[in-house]
Amino acid sequence: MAGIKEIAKITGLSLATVSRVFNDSSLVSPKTKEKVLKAAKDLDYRPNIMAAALRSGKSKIIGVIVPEVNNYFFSGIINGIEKIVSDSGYNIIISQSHELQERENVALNSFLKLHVEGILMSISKETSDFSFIEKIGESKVPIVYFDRVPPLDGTSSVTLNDYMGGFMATKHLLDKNCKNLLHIAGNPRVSIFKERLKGFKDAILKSGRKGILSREIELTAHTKKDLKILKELFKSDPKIDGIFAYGDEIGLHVLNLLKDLDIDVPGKVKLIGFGNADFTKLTQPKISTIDQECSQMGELAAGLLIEKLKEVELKPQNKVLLPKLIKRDSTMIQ
Amino acid sequence: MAGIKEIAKITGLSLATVSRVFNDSSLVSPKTKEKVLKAAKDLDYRPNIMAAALRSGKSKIIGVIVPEVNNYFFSGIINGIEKIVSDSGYNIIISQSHELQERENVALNSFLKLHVEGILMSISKETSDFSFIEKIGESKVPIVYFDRVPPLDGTSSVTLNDYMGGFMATKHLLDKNCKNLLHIAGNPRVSIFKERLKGFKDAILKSGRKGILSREIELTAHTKKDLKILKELFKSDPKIDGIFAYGDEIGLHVLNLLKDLDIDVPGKVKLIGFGNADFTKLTQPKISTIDQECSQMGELAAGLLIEKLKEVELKPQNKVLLPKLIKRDSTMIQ
DNA sequence: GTGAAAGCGCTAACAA
DNA sequence: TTGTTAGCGCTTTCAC
Repeated sequence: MAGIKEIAKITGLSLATVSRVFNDSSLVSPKTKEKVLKAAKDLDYRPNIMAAALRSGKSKIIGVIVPEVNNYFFSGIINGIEKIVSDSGYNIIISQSHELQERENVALNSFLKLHVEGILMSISKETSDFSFIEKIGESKVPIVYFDRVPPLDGTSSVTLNDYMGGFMATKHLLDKNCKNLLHIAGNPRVSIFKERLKGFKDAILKSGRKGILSREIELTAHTKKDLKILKELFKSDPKIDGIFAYGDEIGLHVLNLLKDLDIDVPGKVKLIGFGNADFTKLTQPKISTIDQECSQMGELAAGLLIEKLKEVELKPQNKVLLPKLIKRDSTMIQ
Repeated sequence: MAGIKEIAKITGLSLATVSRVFNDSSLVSPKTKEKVLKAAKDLDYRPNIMAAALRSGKSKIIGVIVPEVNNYFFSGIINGIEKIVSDSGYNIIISQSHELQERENVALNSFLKLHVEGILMSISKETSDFSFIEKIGESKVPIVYFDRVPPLDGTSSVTLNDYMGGFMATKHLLDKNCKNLLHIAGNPRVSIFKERLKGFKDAILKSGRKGILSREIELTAHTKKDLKILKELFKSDPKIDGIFAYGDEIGLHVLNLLKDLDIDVPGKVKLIGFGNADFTKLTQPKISTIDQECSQMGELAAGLLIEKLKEVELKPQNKVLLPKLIKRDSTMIQ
C-alpha cells in the first residue's frame, strides 16, 4: 500500500498534482494523469480518507439510523440507500436504535463525533423528546428522515402516505363485502400508525354504506397478554368478518389466532396487513397487505440528502410515496 | 461544539495536557483532569476522530461484512458484535455482500481505504476465490471470520459445529420414529452445508437401526422450479416421513408444500429446519429447528478481534459453538 | 505533571 | 498545467 507521497516520488511530480488527479482531475494534463494512475495501480495506492477528511472537513461518511435492521422494510430501505450512495463516493455507516430513544441518541452522538457529512434516519417508536434535532441543527449536519418523521416543520423527509394505505386496505375489505370491521391499531404516538387508523375510519365513512360496524383495538406490544385479549375479543364477537392489522407481524399473529379458534380465513374472516413483509407470501393463506416500496424510499431519501450535500442552501423537501395494495389469499372471495 | 484547542485556552493548559486527559489520563493530576473534564462538558467537546486517527494511525473503526442484514441469524450476530464493541471505544461499520463475491471485494476495499483497525466477516455463498485474504494479510489488518469461514489455515474464527447440528436434527427425527428420511441439502461448496449433510448421514449410520431409508436432494435456489421438483418427489414417494431441511426458510417452503399436498405435519411427516429463524415460532405448526446462538457468536468474534487488536502477536484462534435442538410442533408425536 | 513542537497524509490557496 | 507551502486537529516525543 502506498500514499500520495510515494506516487509523487516515483512520477517525479508534486504532491499537489498527484492529489489533483484523484480529485478535480480536469486541471491536469491527460499525460500526467495517466502516469499518476499507472503508478497508483502499480503501488496499490489507497487514499487515506482520514487525512482527506481532516484537511477538507469532509468525511465522506453518511450515517444511517434505523430502528431495526432485521426487518424487511428497513433492510429494503438500506438497500435503496446503498444503491444511490455507492457510486457517489460516500460510505455509509448503519446504527440501530432498537426502538430506544437512548440508543438513538448514542448513535447520533457517535455520528457527530465521526463527523458524518449527513444523516438518514427513521425515528424510534419510543422517541418523544425531539431536542436532539436542535443539536443536529447546530452542528449543521443535514438530515433527511424517512418513514417515521418528527412532528416538526422545516425538516426534509420521505414518507409513505400511510393514511392512503389505511384507506386502501379498509376499502379492499369493504369491497370484499365485509360488514363488521376491526382495526388492530399501533401506538398512536407514532404518526404512521395514527394515519393508518385515520385511513381506516375515513374509508368506512366515505364508502357511504349503511350498516357497517367498525371498531379499533390498540395493540402495541405483541405479548401473550395482548394476544389473549384479542382472542377473547374474537370469541365474544363472532360477527367480525374483516380485520385490518396495522402491521404484517401482528397480522400473522392474528392469522394464527384465528386458526386456533377454527375460524376460516378468508372464508369467515378476511385479513389484511401492512408492510408486505417477506413472510406474508409464505403463510397459508398468503396474507394480503400494503406494499411500501421500501427500496424506493431509501433511494429517494439518499438522493435528497446527497442533493443537500451538494447544495447547502437547499430548502427542506418532503416527498410522499403512494402505497400499493397487494391482494392475496387472505382476502380472496371464497 | 469545541475542540481540544478551545479547552486548552479556557483552562489555561497546553494542548498536550488536555489531550492526555482524554487518553492516558494517569499522567495527569486529578485536579487538572477535573478542570479539563468540566470545560469539555461546558463547551460540548467532541473529539475529532479523523484527526486522532490520522495522527495515531488508529481509526477506531471495525468493519463488519455479512451476506445479508435482513436475516435473523446475521442480525443477531450484529447485535452480539455491537454489545461487545460498544463499550470498547470502537465504531462499527456494516457492509452487505448480498452473497456476491464482487460486492464482498468492494466492501473489503472500502474498509482498507477507511483504514479500519479490524474486520469481522462471514464469507458469501458465492465466494470461491480467496485471494483477497492475501491482500488483507499484507495490510496487516486483523480479521476474524464467523460462521462461514474460508477453507484455509491460520485464520481466526468462530463457528458453529454444523456437523453436530445436522446430527442432532437427524437423531431427533429418528427418535420420533421416522424411518424414511429426506435431507434437503444446501450448496455443498459452502462448508456449513456440507457439514450438516455429513451430520445427517452419520446420525443414521451411528443409530445402528436397521431399515432406515435416507436420501438427499440439493436445493440451493428456492425458485419455483426447485419447489416443483420437490413437490414431484413428495408425490412420487409417499413413504417419506421425516425431513431435515438445511435452513429454516426452505423448511417453511416445505411445510407449505406439504400442506398443499394435504400431507399432515407432524402427523404424517415430521419436519425440522436449521437456524431458529424468528418465523419458525409463528408458523402452524411451529417448526422444530436447530438454534445457533447467533448473539453469542457475534460476541465471541468481536471479543477475539478486540483481543487481537490489543495484542498484535496473538495466535489465530478457532472457537466452535455447540448447536441446540429446539423441539416444536412440527416434530411432535401425535 | 506539564508544555513546546513536530508531524500524521492530505488539500487548497497562491505562485509560477 | 504544475509546484510550493501552510495547516486541518490531534498525539507524541522530548524537554523541563
